[in-house]
Amino acid sequence: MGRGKIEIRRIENTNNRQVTYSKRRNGIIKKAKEISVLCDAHVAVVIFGCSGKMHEYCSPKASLVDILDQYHAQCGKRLWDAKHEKLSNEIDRIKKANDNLQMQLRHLKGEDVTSLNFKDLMVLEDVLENGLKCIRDQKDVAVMTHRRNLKQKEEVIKDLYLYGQHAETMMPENGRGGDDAYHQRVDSHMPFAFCGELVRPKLQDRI
Amino acid sequence: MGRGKIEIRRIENTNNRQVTYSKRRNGIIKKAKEISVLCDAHVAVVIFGCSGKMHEYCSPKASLVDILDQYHAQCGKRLWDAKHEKLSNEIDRIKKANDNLQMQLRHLKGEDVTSLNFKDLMVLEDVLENGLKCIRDQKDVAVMTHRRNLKQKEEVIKDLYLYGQHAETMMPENGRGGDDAYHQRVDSHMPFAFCGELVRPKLQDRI
DNA sequence: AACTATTTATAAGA
DNA sequence: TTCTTATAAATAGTT
Repeated sequence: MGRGKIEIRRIENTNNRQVTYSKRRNGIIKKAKEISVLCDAHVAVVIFGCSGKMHEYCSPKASLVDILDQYHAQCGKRLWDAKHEKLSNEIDRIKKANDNLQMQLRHLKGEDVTSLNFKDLMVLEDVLENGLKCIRDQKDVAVMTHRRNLKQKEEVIKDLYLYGQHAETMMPENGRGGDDAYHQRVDSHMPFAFCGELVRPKLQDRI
Repeated sequence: MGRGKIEIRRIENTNNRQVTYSKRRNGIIKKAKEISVLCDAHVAVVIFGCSGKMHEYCSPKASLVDILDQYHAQCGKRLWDAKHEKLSNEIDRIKKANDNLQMQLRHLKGEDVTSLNFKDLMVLEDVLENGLKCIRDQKDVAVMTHRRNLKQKEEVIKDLYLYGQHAETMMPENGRGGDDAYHQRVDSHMPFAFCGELVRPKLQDRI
């Protein structure tokens, strides 16, 4: 198109080549923009002229990275260097580990067990019985600790009461303040919160 | 260019959009070929239509990877860094999920329970009791299935025996072969392998 | 860079 | 999808 028809072969005159390059490069990028708008297409164009200078176009929304990701997904060719390959492999590895963990969890919760053989079921039973035993022991420990703390608290209160009978006339204003502070300290040593909000997310929500 | 001028805005008619896409895609790729020949340029074009199908052009000599390497060299690490960051973030995310799962597993197995509060312990106990119930039910099912299969097997053997009394003189060579084949078939129907090697990895090794 | 004669791309229709 | 063709757009050569 132009004053005369040209053959599609390398333009030998450097200046002409440079001018044609510049004009046609703009043409291609304009066309790329147009098709992306008209047809909702994702387009990436990268051009290097013989001078080595680069020009690129990438349709809006998607970044060049996104488009190359799509490219990668679709044709499977290796675009990424060894480092990225490593990272991808690690992701695959961890995802598999994750799936495995989830299956174990389901089995321990008694889900998806129809596919298990008898030996597996016995092993699971052992694990669960053992877990249950540990949990119950820990509950006992917690109850005991709580009782001990309650008893200590009672004794402290008794002491304070006795002390109060002596001290009441000496410093009537300070008695209650000291008592409150002590209560707080004892609460913070308790192994579990019987009163007040739980800070941790509830286990039900996490399992 | 064409019978009428068009505005550069998304073509709403799906069919027209598809036709235009196809024509213009060819046009862009033709132009890319031409500029690469005329001006000795390196060009890469990647296009995804809204259907998601990909088309690409890459000037001869260089591969797309080469061109992206040049791109990389010229505009710095932007492309790769972005990709790298994405992957790293995903790894972090999955690792966290993994840690969470592992902690859940340890708790269900009765490990690391000293940090749990009483409420958590009660929830865990419930989950474990429920899991145990499911596993034991499943064991019962397995035992029942096994008994049923054994009984069937016995009846078949009895039938074969009775049949054998009739047939022994007719075909003395084939009697045992038929019996063995039947045993194998019955074994493969059993819900779990009481005899022979387990094909699945042992649950102990997987937990 | 701007201009224009021509070639080329393509929108609409078949 | 492919072909046709009138017309818009791109651009080669020129200024």
